[in-house]
Amino acid sequence: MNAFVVIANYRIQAKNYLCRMSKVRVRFAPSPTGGLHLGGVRTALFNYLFAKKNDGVFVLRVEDTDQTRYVQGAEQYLIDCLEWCGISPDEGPHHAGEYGPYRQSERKSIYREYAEQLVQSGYAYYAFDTPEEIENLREKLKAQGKYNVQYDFQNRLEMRNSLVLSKEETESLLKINFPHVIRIKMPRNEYVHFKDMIRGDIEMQTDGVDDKVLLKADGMPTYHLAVVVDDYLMKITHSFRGEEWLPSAPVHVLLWKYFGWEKHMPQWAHLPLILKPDGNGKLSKRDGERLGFPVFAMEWNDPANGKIKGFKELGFLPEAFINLLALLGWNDGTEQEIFSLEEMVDKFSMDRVQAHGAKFDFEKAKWFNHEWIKRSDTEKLKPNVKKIFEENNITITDEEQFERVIELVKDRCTLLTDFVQQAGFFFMAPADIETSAILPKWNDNKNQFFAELIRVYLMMNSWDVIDIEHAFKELAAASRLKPGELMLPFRVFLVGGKFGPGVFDIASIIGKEETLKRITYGVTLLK
RNA sequence: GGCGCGUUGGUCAAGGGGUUAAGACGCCUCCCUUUCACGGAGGAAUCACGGGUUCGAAUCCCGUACGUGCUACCA
Repeated sequence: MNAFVVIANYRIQAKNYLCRMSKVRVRFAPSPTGGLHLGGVRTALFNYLFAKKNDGVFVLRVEDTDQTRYVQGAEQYLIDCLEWCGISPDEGPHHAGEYGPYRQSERKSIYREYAEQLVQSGYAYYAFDTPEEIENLREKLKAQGKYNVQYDFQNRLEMRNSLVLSKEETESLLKINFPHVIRIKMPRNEYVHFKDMIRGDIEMQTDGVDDKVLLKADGMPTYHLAVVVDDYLMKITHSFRGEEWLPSAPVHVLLWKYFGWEKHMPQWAHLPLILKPDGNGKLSKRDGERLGFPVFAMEWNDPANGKIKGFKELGFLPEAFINLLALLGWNDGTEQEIFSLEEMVDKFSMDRVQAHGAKFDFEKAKWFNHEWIKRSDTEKLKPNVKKIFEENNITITDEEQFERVIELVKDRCTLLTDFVQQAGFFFMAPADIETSAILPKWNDNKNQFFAELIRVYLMMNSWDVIDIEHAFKELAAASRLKPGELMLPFRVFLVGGKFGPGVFDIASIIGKEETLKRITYGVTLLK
């Protein structure tokens, strides 16, 4: 009996173990600045969707090795964005995980060790060239009319590196800590094949790629080394990144081979780029300002440009934001366009991701948000609207009235911020009355009508929409005036302009007292 | 310049040898609404070009053009 239990347990454990070994682990490794805008968030989203779809783990590894470009607070900002979008990582800051540390700066010694291993096995070498010497090389190549100005098989033997220096020379330079980098020795005239989940088989010749620096003079790894070492050590099974990485993919594939880790190489997918809506090129940070739409998920405090508003601040719902981002380059093959995160996880598949870039269209983006606002129930909208009201000094006194208002106006709001204009007047008399809209057709008869209307309303017992409307129209008929001509002034008195839901609905919600107050005030403005 | 990737209306796109080439955004017209929206009905607008293969090509192949990316001790 005991033996049976033991065996059973053992089997369960073995099964779990196998499951874990084959579990999908998708890694998101945003750059300190590049990972923060639309393209970066979409990459994160696709990574997340794929991981969740396959019941796997979404790993965030923070890229902070580029000291010159690293922006303070970028890491926290990114985590905040992911959280707002509802796609927080399972592993990585701040949810740690068992393959940490997840910050590259904290993994410095690891990279050095692996880079040196590559030198030992002859796949990489120390290069002691100074920046000036490299600049000279470029100048020389340019002067020769060569367009391919790169440090590669054609000229590496003319430079100062461990391939040409004697072992003793190299060692003595290393001993005095002479500034140096470790470069990969790209083979000449070889073809590298790999499979991309979106593009299929890709073949590239090694000659086109230079001897990439793997370890920088400051001891930090470049992306090329880090991505391979980290993915291996963190047991990553799928590596998705932007299309801009395709040309250097052979370096990474070769590195997996040189380390002897080929069996563990993740599957690659190079995601299409998000392009500028007007001209050419990929969407960049500056485009938002220039074209009048956000390129960040949330407000980003840019060291160079100051605070830049994001989709969140503009009044986007996170559900709409990830929805529009996902549909930019992916669809499920049906006509459905509105997806919740859960639905996307359910329907996502990498082979329905486009292979080409997509121009960002802000109009369509707003449409997504409009749809989400319309579909969201009041409970969901309440906290968001409340926050925006607070920012605009609009105080809500009656919770029930607030709910009624949201229900009444949500169809006409594209952005959450539209609630201010569409619903603010319910809680606060309009500051500006657009008298110019009614002044041209204003006359004594109308003036009298409203004076009479105040009297009639004052005497009413009920304050129902139907009664308000009925009384209004009855009085209009008695005064031989067309209701249509009177409703516009009435509207403007109540809300301040030519917008908003039905006038009688508004009157009913704001109450009798407030309605009369606004009419009275409005009439005085026209005298 | 070299190399990679791509190309269906203005934009996002479905479609993968035979379709009247879906749908959405935007635009226009009308209806509804005595505001503005929502909603409803309709409209204009597309297979980059040239060669093949085939009875037949948006679809497969080749070229060209165009776009885009890379060509850093940036990612």
